[in-house]
Amino acid sequence: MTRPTKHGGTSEYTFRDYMHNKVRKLDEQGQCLRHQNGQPTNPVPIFDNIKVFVTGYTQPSAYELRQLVYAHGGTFLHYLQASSGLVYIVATQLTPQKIRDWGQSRSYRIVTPDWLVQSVAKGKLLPWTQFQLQQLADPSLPSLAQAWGVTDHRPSESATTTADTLHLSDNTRVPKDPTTLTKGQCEPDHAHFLQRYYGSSRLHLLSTFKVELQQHVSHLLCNTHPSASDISSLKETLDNLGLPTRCIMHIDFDCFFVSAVIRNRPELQDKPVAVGYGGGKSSNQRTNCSDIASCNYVARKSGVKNGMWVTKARQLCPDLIILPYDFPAYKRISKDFYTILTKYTSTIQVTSMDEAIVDVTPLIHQRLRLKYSEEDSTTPTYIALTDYHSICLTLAKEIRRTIFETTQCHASIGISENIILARMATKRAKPAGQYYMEMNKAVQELAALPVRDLPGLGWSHARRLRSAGMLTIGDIQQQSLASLQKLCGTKLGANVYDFAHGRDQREVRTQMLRQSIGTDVNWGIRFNTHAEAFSFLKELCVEVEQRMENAQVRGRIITLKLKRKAAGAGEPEKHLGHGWCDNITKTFHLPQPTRSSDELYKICQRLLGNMHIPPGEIRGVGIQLQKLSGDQDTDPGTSGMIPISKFFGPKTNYSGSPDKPDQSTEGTINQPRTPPQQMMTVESSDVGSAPSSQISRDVWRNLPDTVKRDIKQQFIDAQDEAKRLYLSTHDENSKCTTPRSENMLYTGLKSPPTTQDFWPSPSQIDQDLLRTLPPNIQREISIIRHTRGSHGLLKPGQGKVVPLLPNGQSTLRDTLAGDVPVERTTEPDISGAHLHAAEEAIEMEPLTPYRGVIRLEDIYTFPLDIRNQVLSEYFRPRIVPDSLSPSSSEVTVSVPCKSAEIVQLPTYPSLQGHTTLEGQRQWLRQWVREFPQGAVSSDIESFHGYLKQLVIHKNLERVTLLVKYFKLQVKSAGEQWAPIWHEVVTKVNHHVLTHYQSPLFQASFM
DNA sequence: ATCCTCCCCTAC
DNA sequence: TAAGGTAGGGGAGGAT
Ligand SMILES: Nc1ccn([C@H]2C[C@H](O)[C@@H](COP(=O)(O)OP(=O)(O)OP(=O)(O)O)O2)c(=O)n1
Ligand SMILES: [Mg+2]
Repeated sequence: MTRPTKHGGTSEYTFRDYMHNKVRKLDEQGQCLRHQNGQPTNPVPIFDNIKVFVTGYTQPSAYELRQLVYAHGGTFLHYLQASSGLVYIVATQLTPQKIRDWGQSRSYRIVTPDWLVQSVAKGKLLPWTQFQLQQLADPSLPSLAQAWGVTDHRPSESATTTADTLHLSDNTRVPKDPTTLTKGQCEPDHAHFLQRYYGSSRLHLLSTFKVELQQHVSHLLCNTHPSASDISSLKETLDNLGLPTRCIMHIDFDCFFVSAVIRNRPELQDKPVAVGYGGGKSSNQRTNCSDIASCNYVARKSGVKNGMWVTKARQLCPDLIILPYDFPAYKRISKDFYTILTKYTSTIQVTSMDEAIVDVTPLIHQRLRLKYSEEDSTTPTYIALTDYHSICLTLAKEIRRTIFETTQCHASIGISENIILARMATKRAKPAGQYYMEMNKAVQELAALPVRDLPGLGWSHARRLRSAGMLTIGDIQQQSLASLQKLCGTKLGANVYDFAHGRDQREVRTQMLRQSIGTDVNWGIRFNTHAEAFSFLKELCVEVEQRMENAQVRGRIITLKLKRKAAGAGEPEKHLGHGWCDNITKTFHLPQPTRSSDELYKICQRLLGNMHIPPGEIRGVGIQLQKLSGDQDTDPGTSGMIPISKFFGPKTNYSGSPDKPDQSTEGTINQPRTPPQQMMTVESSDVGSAPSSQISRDVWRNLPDTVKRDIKQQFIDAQDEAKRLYLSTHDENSKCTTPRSENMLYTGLKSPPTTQDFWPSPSQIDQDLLRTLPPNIQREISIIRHTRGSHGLLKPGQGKVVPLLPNGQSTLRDTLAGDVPVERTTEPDISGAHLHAAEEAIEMEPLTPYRGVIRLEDIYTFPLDIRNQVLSEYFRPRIVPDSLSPSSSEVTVSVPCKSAEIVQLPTYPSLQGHTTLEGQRQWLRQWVREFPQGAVSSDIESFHGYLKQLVIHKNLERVTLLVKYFKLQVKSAGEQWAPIWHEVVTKVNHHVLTHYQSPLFQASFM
């Protein structure tokens, strides 16, 4: 029933795009290989004109295959590029996403490595069809021949009759008796559903392809030299003349999905056209609630809008022609689009498939210089505004022309000196035009536009503004900052205030590091049984595992998100839609970063089980992982085990207070808080070596009670719970056994059954409480809360107009408390219910006797502050007996204890012995203060080295905090510190860039 | 004050 | 038929 694990130890080896710097070397080697191997056996090489791309784990390895290909005259691609022509993709296993992406394209033929091996063995090129990857021959998938034989790329063309939806009314597929419905029986259906669903979802395409575009761009830009733009910068001249110092362009295809589809159909150009499903013959003409993804400008004249339901669009525009999607075309056009942009600038913000923001300042400056400096190369002192504008507009026309010539689709370009004005200008530029919006005309030009035209103001905020009498941007311009902040919140309010006046300081953001990864399905979810729900959940876990594998990350916090049919909600208007729902989420903190679908499933299974939702009421399921860390984190070479008993070890001579380690030692004669420089020698040897350490019972004893309690709690919550989950699910035999592993040591901690286990979060309890109420009261409460507009479920046009209350983000708790005149007195009741619900949960899932185990990595599961406090006790230099070498970096506390309890601790990176944020900040402050004339390079190196460690461990959070704090200190320090600051940040950015293909800090920050 | 957690909101 | 995904911003309110 469980499919074989696809990600065994060997599969860690994959070719990653980000290894591109190695790739060039490989290519050079490839050239050599060709020569070394001499003549191929045939006069005409076997793989002549054959392009091969190897992906994933293969046998023989990608390296060996490359040799084979080169030796026989083929081309070995290190990357898949849209323009490569026919490419043979060699793989033994493909992710569903890749099957979706590649399986539909005629440019790709997906084969097993055997094709290469056998061809060489036979001395001739064997028919590739005999080596077609079996995964693709799966009957649920479009056969390759089918996919390639069809001229129309419509995803619907490849539809089969099974697994359309999870609407399992078809009895032939699902046994009626729930007890006989094993996971194995419904799993394939769900896998196919997911596959098909994502393959057909435009929003999925939009979301996932963005990542690929970012990679595409950064890959293209990696090979370009950093532009020598600074040399030709005219910033000063322009500044003096009061001209804009930046040139930002917002480039956006006109009705993208439509343009791409009708580009070769001139007869449709002046007809109202939309793209979406629902254009089919058998589609319900009455209530067709399928979305219009995009409509052209002819259709818009009738009032049709993107995202509108087909029914409504047809009402507005009876002649509307609805064409199907062409996903492959969108992808190709999009990639070409971004490729073009990289020819003009390297400052590109990927907004979406059809939209980008670029900073073309350097190019504009270069052209200005060309125009204004006659023969000599002196910097001009005067530039006319009209010239400046015309140069910008000319460039925009140029870019637009290139885009059109390449893609046969029109894009429009808005230009200005900042992002918001460029965006607003685009609206004016459309369709098929360009427009420069000047700052000093912005207020006037924006005034008449509806508030919704400001980015960031969606339906919900527009409604609030409307109720405050604001309909247009002009209305917003009349408002004070404070009043806007009251309506929209501090940040958005401030933004809206500035944007309405055309002010915007934001930089064009190049690729940013991903903070979370997840999958949602909120369509087609109709479960009959729990088994179906769990089976589907398992599929989602597999999906999310594969996405994490692709991204080479693991996550530490897992969130299960469900949509549950709201009390009183009927079958939604939209076919198989989620309709009016309550959202329910549960999160779980994993003991260590993971991506294993099995582990994820064990958690999700339990989380879902504890929600106690009738399967028939589930309308949507999603899983996301947060606190991501790169794969480097789980380097087995550095990990060791800490027995938890260390906390209860024998007494030590250490007597400092661990609570506030840095303060506690301050002022004492032997205090370790030596000035930064003196710490260096000790510290530098610390990094990279593993100091042995023993930990005393006293350390534990001296921890403040609150910390002790929290640590215990943490163990109970995270370890005990997690391990129990791992071991007990679906396996009665393992339920009461204590896990043993070479890597694990007993904690010695009895796990007192506590009500902390399975305590749902307060917001969940509210849900649970609600469910216990009589249906009519449920309905009332639901109506109350939904009329508050708090869940974003009441969509425009779908619901009734409702009164607005100041805080639209009210939760049920707020609603209950706020609506009842007795104000907050309802709260204790809820708390009571809370307890009650918790007890119920425990009753349902009785605790089993369990002895916790902990791996070293688990220390990272402590709350940040506790973790740091505990670890700082390990590694902070402290007063040690004379017998111990003071010059040694080893932090050793003499502790007599059983040998089994002595463990080798890994190197834990520290900043001059400091592991707490507070300690490190203090060190930084002292460092900067004590050396007003600048720092010694060794100290800089120390700081930098530590930051580098953090980057490797992907603790970018700490990096950011430290760098920000450092910036603060540097600001108030002497001039000498500026270059130091710059050096550090530049280096850190470089590390982050090489590790994660994106910088951490924007240029403006530095 | 400053965090963390649990949501809602927004964009395409 | 239909395919309402996904990641980041940020606010409220509790913990520290
Ligand atoms: N609710 C929506 C909005 C957009 N899209 C898709 C289809 C659009 O073609 C594409 C780009 O979105 P835009 O907002 O740029 O809209 P268009 O490109 O269609 O029109 P225009 O940019 O000319 O206003 O995203 C979608 O599927 N569903
Ligand atoms: Mg567009």
